[in-house]
Formats: sequence, C-alpha cells, structure tokens
Amino acid sequence: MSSGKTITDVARLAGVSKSTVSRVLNNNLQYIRPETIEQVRHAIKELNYQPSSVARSLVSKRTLAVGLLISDVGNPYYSEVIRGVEDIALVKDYNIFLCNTSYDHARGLKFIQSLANKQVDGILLMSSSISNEWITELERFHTPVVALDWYPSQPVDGEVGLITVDFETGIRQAVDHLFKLGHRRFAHISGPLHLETSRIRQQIFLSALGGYGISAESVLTLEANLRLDGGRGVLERMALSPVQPTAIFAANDLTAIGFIWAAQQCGLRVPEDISVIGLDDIQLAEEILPPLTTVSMPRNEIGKIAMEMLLEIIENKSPINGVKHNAHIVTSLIIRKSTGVAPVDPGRWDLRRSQIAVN
Amino acid sequence: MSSGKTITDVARLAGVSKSTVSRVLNNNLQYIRPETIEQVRHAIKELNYQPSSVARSLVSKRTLAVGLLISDVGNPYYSEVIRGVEDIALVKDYNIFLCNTSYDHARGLKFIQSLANKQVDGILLMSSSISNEWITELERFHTPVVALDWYPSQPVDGEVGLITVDFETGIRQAVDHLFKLGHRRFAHISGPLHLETSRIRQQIFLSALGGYGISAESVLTLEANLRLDGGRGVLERMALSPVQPTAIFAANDLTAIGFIWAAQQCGLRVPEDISVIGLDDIQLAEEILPPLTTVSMPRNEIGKIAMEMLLEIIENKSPINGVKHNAHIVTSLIIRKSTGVAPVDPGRWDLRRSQIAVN
DNA sequence: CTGAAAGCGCTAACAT
DNA sequence: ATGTTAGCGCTTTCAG
Repeated sequence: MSSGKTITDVARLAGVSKSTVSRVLNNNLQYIRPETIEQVRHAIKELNYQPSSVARSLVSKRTLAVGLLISDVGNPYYSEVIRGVEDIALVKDYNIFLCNTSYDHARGLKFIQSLANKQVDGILLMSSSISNEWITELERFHTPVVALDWYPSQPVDGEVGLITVDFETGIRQAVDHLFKLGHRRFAHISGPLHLETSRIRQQIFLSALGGYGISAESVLTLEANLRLDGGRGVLERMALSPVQPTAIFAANDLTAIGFIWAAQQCGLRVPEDISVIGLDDIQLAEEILPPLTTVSMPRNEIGKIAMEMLLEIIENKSPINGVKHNAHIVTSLIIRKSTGVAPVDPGRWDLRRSQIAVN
Repeated sequence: MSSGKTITDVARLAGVSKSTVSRVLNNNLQYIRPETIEQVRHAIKELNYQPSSVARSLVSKRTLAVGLLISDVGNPYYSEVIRGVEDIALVKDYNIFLCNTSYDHARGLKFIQSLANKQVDGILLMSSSISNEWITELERFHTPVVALDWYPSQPVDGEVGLITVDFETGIRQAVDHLFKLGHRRFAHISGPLHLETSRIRQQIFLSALGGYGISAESVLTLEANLRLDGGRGVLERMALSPVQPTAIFAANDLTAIGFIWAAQQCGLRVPEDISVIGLDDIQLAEEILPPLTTVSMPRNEIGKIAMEMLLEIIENKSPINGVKHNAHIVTSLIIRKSTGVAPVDPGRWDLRRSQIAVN
C-alpha cells in the first residue's frame, strides 16, 4: 500500500508531535511557527510521506469515493456521461467506482452492497432500469443517491436526488419536423417495454402524433432491444405490415442506426424512401451516412449535473433534510440528413437483397 | 456512510465481546460454541450490522479496490476490456476505480497519485500510452501494477506484471490473406506514430510485406488518429497519391471503418475496388456493411488475464519477489467481407461525391 | 471456548 | 504555539 511511513515517523524526524504534523498536513497553520512548519515539511519530503487516506476516512467518515452504476460501458450512450461525472469528480478529488449492471438487477444489487460496504460517500444510479430494492438497500445505509430518469413509486427522502429528462420537448420537435416534411404514416421502434423510459418515450411520441390527428392505432409500433441488432431485426417485421410507414422514430440512436443499415442493405434509401429519427445523439449518429437526425440528450452535462448534485447532497447531508434535489434536463431535435420530405407515392417497399451478403 | 452500528453494538446485544463478534464475522468458528455463534448472528441481523471496510482496511492493509487507467471510455475497444476486468473483480469482491487519462499524461499522473493515496491494492495500466513517470511514482508506493502492451525501457521489479500482445501473428495472417487475393499495392493507415504500439503495428505490416518482396518504400503509409474521423480524413490524401493501393491495413477498426465510409461515400466499392483490414475486432466491426475483416484482439480475455495477474501479484507480494509476471496474447485474423480479390485493372480512383452530402 | 488489551494511522478536543 | 489524550471500528495476540 502506502510508502510505509506514518505520521509518527514524520513527527519523530521533525522533532514535533503528531498533532503538529497533522496540523500542517491539513493546513491548519494559523498558530504554528513558520520554522516548525518548515521542519515538518522537510521531514515529509525526506521520508516521502503520504498520509493514509484509510486512516483519515476512519475518523472523517468520508472516503472521497462514489459509485457509478450504469447498464453497460459498451453502450456509447454512457461514455460521455462517465466523462462528465469524472470531470467533476477529478477537481473535487473524488474517485469513481464503475459498475456495469449488465441490465441485471441482481448484479446491480451486489454492486450496491459492495459499494455501501466500502462506504462510498454516494452513488450515482444511471442504469437504464433502477430497482426499488437498490434504493431500499441504500436508504438503510443512508447513502446519498442521485438517480437518472427514475420515477419513484413511493416518495423518497432528502438523500435521494432525481434527474429527470424532458423527452417531451425533443420528441414533439421531432414529430413537428416530420409532419412539416409531409409524413403521415409513422412507426415507432421502442425499447423493451418493461423499461419505464421505453414506455414514456413511446407514449410521448404517440400523444404528439395524436395532436396532429393521428390515432395511436394507426401507428405501427414494434419492440426492440435498444441495440444495433434490434433495430436491424425490426425491418422484416415492418415490411410485412399491411401499410408501411414513411417515417420512423426509434427509441434510441443505436436502434435507428441498425434499422437504417438494414434498410439500406435492402435497397431502401434514407431519407428518400423513409425518414428515420433517433434519440440520444451518440457520437456515431453524426458519423454514419446519412448523418442521423436525432433527439439529443446532453449526456456530458447530465454526468456533470448528477455528480454536482451528489456532492451537494453529501455535503449538506445532515443540515438540509427533506429538501428535494431535482434537475430537469431538456432534450431537443438535431436535424441532420436522415429525414427528408415524404415520398409522393410511397407504395409498398420493394425489398431486394443487397449484393453484399450479411456476415 | 454505514448503517451506524458498530461491532461494539453487536457485541453488547449478543452479550459477548468484540473479539467473539469479530471471529464469527471472519468465520473463525473453530473454537466458538454453536449457540454463541447463533446469538451473534442474530444480533447482526437484528441491528442490520455491516462491518466497516474502512476500519478493516486500516488493519488488514487491503482495500479490495484496484485502479484501471484507460485512455478513453468512449473508445469501444476498451469496453470489453473493462467487462473482463470487472467480471474477475466481482467474484473476488474487488471494486474498480475507473480513470480516463484522455490521452493526457498529466491527467494520468493525477489519477495515479490519487489512487496510490487511496491505497488501492493494485493498478491496471491500459491506456494507449504509459508514462515512465507513472511507474516511478507507483514503485515509490510499492503498488502492484499490470501494464498492457508496454515495453519498459529499464527493467522493472517483481511488482510489475506485463501483458504483451503478439500482433505479429494476426498481422502476418492479414498480409497472407491479402496476398492470396492477388493484392500487390498496399497502404497502411497508422495511429499516431509517437505511440509505440502504432510504430510496432506499422513495422510488422511492412516487414510481413517485405517477406513477399514488397519494399517498404512502395507502400503508402499515412498517419491518422485511431478514430473514425481520422480514417475518413485519410481518403483524400490517398486519392492524390500517384499510385493507389488496392488493399489497406488500418491500425485499428475505427480507422478502417471511417475509411470505408468515406470511400463508399465517394463511390468506391469495398471490397470490389479496395480491400480493407482493421485491427481490434470491436463490436461495430461485424455490424457495418460490409462486415470488417480484422485482426482480432481477445479484449475480454485481456481484461480477465490482467485482473487475474494483478490479484496474483497482490497476493504473493512479499513471498515471491523478482519473479516475472508475464502473459502473451495472440491475435488472429477474422475474415469477413471487407476484403476480396484484387481488381483486375485497378486504374486510378474515380472519386465522385455521393449524392448524400456530409453534415 | 471467550475476553481484555493493544494497536492500525490519523484527527480533534483539551491542556499547557 | 505545541503536546497529550482519547478515540474512529476493527483485528489480533495473549490470557484465562
């Protein structure tokens, strides 16, 4: 572990008491003679001394560590969030325990327990699904929590901060955009409907469409898995539908991109034959062809805000109690090239296998 | 932090001493009366007691935490490595401090120091560039280290494990493959040449080509940044070259994919006009069209092996000293659809802008 | 079989 | 301006 030297070694070498060393360590220099300070500092250098943060934590009750639960680092959606969190953490001297739940509640619970056990100062819950059981567990330990996009079924106490995402604004913009382009036949590729956020996105999309007189029944909705292959897999099902959409809203960018690739491979042109809108604005979205029109979440900002809120809760823990910590993140439409005017005579799709075989 | 209850509370409730509680906590049950064990266990449940791992660490000198330094979580290359590390860590009750160096040595050093200061049991160095300064710092603290793909300039002590990647095998297979397909004019898109691994990959590629009588001078080599936009940016420079390649080996998959997209956009067909091989085998590689032929690194396995090696070093720290910890990872070619027979009469490229404008 | 006591490395009153 | 003392919560001899 540490370099082996303790505060006692420093005290001895400097010819002072541990308290004095501790004082200079913590910059309580107000009543110490300058030359004493120098002696201590010199001894510290000499011995290459580093205070043990474990011992410090034992008395301070602070570990300067937080846990970050996400579903899967492999999902590009999370990388910018992580960076946002890390950037704030770094300046505040905090470190981050990264935990991939792998969309598995049990695995998540294991992490929660090991983090609580390690006495992290707080936990950021950013996985796509957040279990009530986790929260219960964390409340037992009075561990401060900030949760992203989670809608508690029962009220939670002051130690839980909530970050909610206003999908409504962005999704409505998407619908407006499509409508202006002349689209009237829509489809939605949702995420797994057992996830609350999947249901919310779908519902907002349908209700926005309702505002234009499009009934929910008339829009084709298909469920996918929020990954590339999910979006890809949906095309065939959609081709079989009696009436085919000219515009598609996907629950996230990966789904949208997977769908676009499948469509292109089958000879459908985007956006000439079909317009596609995603959600997230992952980096890949602007790098594919055509660049994806998408509802953007400011992910880096989400990370930053979440970490700041968590620190806030940690610092004001006992004082403010019952105060609600909340932040609302607004989404907005980024118009790129995957959306265009609706085809005049859509007709049925003429899917031909591309000459490029699938692997 | 913790639920507030201490071992003393448990001892009192159970009507035993702290030592006894400690014994059942650590499963030293050999000399304890079964009914005593039960009393203690009952008290633990009753109080919802969790031992403080901070206090434990203070005496055990173990924190059950390790640091993982990578360049950038946003790089899909790392996500599987992280998962590999995490999977091993989870079963051993370790947690992982994730640190993004952002390709910045100074930032890396800050992390190293804060990790050493937090007394992590070990550190995994997996960033694309590893600074000697970091190692020096870590040796000061006797922190066990496992470094990926790093070639120390001076010998290091027994607390540093090395994981080396045999790029040779995979890259030679790639060259063989291209040669068999009839290619004779090659190009290489390297990573930044100040990175040792970039130079190594380039050199292996050139020397393998040399084995077929192709001189290094005759192969067009261009430097890029290992990201999508880097690969994309290279196309124009390549188009200006007097003699154009029919086969390209890129330093990593992102570069290869960026290049392919740029090529397709300009009307070049892959693999009919040009064959492209990447390196890494990131998930995206098999999901694009055409699926990418690539030299695969078993990234998940690398993560697992690295973490296992680190634990090994941690556990045998004092006993074995001077023993070298080493692992060698072999790469191999995954043939997909981005490589094909060389065009009969290559001619010069006829780059036309695709109808789809770039954003 | 169980308890008492000392100590891990540090901080924080309380003295002086 | 600095030293003394008493813990923080746990483990670990050493006694009994």
